[in-house]
Amino acid sequence: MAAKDTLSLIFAALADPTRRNILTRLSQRAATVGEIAEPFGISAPAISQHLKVLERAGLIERTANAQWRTLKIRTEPLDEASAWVEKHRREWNLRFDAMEEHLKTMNSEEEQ
Amino acid sequence: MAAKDTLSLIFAALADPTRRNILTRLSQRAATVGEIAEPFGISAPAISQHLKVLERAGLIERTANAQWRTLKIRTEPLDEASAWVEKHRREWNLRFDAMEEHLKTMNSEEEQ
DNA sequence: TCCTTAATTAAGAATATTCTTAATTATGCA
DNA sequence: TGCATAATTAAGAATATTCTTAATTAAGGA
Repeated sequence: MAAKDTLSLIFAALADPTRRNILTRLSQRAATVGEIAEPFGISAPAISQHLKVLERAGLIERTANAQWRTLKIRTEPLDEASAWVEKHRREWNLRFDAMEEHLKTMNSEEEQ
Repeated sequence: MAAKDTLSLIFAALADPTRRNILTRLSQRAATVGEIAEPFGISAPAISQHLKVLERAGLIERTANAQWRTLKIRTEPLDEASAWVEKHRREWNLRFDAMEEHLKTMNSEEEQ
């Protein structure tokens, strides 16, 4: 498997509803794997694999307490994802505004 | 293939560096498929397939002019992705602040 | 020590993704 | 009409993702 860049890992991690659901719940409180797994109709290993994807993207942190793992969300990757999206949104809107302006100018020149 | 929700389609579309590169360039100016394909070392069909993924996520719009297709970025899905990310970032930060506050309180109670 | 609980790792199946080359569609122009 | 150009669709290969069940690791408690 070709090593993926961070942003790709982050967006790929966010591309699954189960993983987004996990993050939603972790954004409200830290939890153990068991607590996180509970509402899903899938096996424990499946959850464990989802957690691995989230961890690889830096979106969660696991800390071991006895046989329990406490899961905590991390916001840095969310910041990174947000920065990418905002940058492109902003740039496109700039272009778009410039274009609108241009069209307006053209129209008023036509009217003369 | 199970029909995917919009947010999953958007994040999945953003999870590929080639597709992000395409969006970056389209955020600067609209372009034809050929112009977009040019700098990549991959075949035209591969680009066409990436465009299909972007289109399915609503991230681009194709309009036909003769045998050319003009590609334009669309910002609604970026807004949607951004909203999700911001919401979770905000919620986690709230929790985090509350936790910090709680720890501070506990510490000062201990000190007494 | 033995059993239970929490979680992960291993192996394998089903499906999805991402690329390739070849064929096809659609348009413009000599 | 016939050829060149732009792009897509089709088919297939390689690889990645997402799940399953079975086995394993690790800790706590009777």
